Amino acid sequence: MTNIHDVARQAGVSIKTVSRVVNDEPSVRPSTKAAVEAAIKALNYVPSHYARAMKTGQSKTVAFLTDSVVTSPESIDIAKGVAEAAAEAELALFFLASEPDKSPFEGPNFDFIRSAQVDGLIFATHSHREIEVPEHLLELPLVLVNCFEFAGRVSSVVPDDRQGGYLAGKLLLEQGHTNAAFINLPKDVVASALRQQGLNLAFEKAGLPAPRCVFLKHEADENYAEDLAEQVRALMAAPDRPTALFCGNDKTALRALGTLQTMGLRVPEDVSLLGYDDFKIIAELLSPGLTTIAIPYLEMGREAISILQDVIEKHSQNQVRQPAKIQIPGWPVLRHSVQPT
Amino acid sequence: MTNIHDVARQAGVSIKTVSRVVNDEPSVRPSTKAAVEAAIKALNYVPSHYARAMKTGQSKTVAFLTDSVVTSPESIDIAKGVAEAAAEAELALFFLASEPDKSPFEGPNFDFIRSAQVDGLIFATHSHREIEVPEHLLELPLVLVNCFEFAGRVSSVVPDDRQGGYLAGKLLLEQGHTNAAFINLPKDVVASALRQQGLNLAFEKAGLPAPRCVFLKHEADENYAEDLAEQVRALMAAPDRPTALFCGNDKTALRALGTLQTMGLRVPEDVSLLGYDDFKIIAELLSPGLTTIAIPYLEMGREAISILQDVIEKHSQNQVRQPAKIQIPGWPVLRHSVQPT
DNA sequence: TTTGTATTTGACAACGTTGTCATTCCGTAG
DNA sequence: CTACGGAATGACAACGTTGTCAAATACAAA
Repeated sequence: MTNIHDVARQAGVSIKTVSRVVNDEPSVRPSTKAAVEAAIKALNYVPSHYARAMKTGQSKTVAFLTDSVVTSPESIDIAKGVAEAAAEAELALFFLASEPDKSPFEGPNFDFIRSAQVDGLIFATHSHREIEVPEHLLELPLVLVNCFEFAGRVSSVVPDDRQGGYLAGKLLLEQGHTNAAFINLPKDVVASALRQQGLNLAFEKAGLPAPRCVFLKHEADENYAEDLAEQVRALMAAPDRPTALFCGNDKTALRALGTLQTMGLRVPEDVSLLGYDDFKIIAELLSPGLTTIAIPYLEMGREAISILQDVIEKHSQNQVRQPAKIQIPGWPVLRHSVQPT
Repeated sequence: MTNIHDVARQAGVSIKTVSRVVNDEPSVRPSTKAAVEAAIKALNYVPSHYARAMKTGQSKTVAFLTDSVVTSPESIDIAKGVAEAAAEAELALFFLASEPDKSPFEGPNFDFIRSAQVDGLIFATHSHREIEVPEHLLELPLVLVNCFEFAGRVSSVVPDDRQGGYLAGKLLLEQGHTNAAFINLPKDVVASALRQQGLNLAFEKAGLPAPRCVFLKHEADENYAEDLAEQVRALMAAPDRPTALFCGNDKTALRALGTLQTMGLRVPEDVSLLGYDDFKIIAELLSPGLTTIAIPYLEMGREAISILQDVIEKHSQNQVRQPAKIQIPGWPVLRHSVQPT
């Protein structure tokens, strides 16, 4: 590898001048600047990341850490967004593996973070949930994605599930579904209550009573599928049968569709079906295509880098950026499973 | 951050001795070793990755690069496998974003790879296919995952689609399906011919003629869904109706199931259905659960790191590791969509 | 004791940068 | 033509480690 000395020799200047050109410092005569740039090009010189990091103490490096269980394939867009934004910000990105059944913040990972003098850390989960951040991490610039801590000591970027619920409500009402039902995620899931609030708000604003809402069992529960089918059947057998079903996620919607079909009910002719997640492989596969609310994973990832840069800057000035919980809005994806009454 | 000098002072030895202890070099008296280790612990010392990399020229770092389009959510297991294995091998892993519509090997990424003195590079695609590797990358230790180049200049780790096809054939025959049909991926997809070969081999070994095989259109094709339904209908309307359908992937199987249902045919009572991919979200969702052939993404990722370590070692000794195409076997995942005739 | 030898330890340079500060250069005013 | 001032450039140390080689120490044999 050619180094700064080679370039200096080739250009007939000192290494410091090369350094100045590389770092775009002012007060370099245009002619010498040109000469140096020519030498850089000729020798195909790239400055050493390591030497720089060592000298400046700034590694321009960020580490990305996820919990191990991937629930939705779309959630890898968080990583994509982070990677894209990091590249644009000229930050290198370390990808760390978290061992299953172990805190991702302990052990080798943390040693590495210190060893590599990582400027900041992004921790992402695959489901929107609350987590606990160990004390020793608070010293490092940290941004959480798709998760948060109640103590509010750390900035986090999460989907705006309340807004998502509201969008769902608005969408249903626009199509005339004043009598809808919400097949919600289990009660202890963070998104559950938020989406219900948003949904109810939309109905309230329209002067309507909140739609009825049932809660599913966890997917891990062995009676999950059976319970879901039962709930759908019960709702559709009720005297005031809803004209639309809003499901807690697209997977649920797909299962609900199956149950509806066995009942001889057609979507969207007999009942409209609205999902959540924009889990494309399911949503696009169904016929009719599933209308759903998208979770802005890519945008969350990008925003995380943006916030993290802020935190890092403040941190390097011995200040603290006021932690905040940033909610990124989703959007409706219109396919064909929701139709006017 | 505490450095080696702090530790040396605390332990009352020279920095070189600390270095020796840290690197587990022999000929350090047990008593001094203990003293140094105590100091390290007391000061919470972690050696600087950068200083080391700079001094030794070995960064102990690997970069991971993917094409941007994620086709199957399971394929992110490649990244998981790579990350896990890298961590076990004490290699740091850089995650690089590839800009869509651009060669992932050009521009900032490549400069970074050189700047960070990355020891090696892993490039993974989300679909099994052939790629072209630019000349300038051949100097760097490189391993391809889920893709390969015909020239054979680079080691690659790919799924063994031929073996997968064979497994499918064996599975079908074991259940008595001597009359099966293969709804294969489009002809120009790499996996297509391989799986067909494997399937035919299994039948040949049983002294049976090769199952009939039809080829789908590409998913991007606007007539894809229609064409698929048509093919399924044609197969099932033929005079010697097959007792089992083997589909090119689980997504196809799901669509085929839909068509079968509209024809009033039940799975597996009237016809068995076999998928490919073990795309869990689909395969587990269906009732009956979809029997399918799993693609060993996680294992491929792990193997890639193992090969890469080899390539790096040879490279550092100015040798070249004989490039090889390593095929990782998949396995059948038995659910309930294939039953005896 | 003395010597010889093997083991253990340390001083110092070097890796490739950037920061500090001194020096040189150039143009302009006196 | 000289003196001055600001702009441009360079010499050198330093970041935290490891490699090289020399020095010190320990231990056994004479």
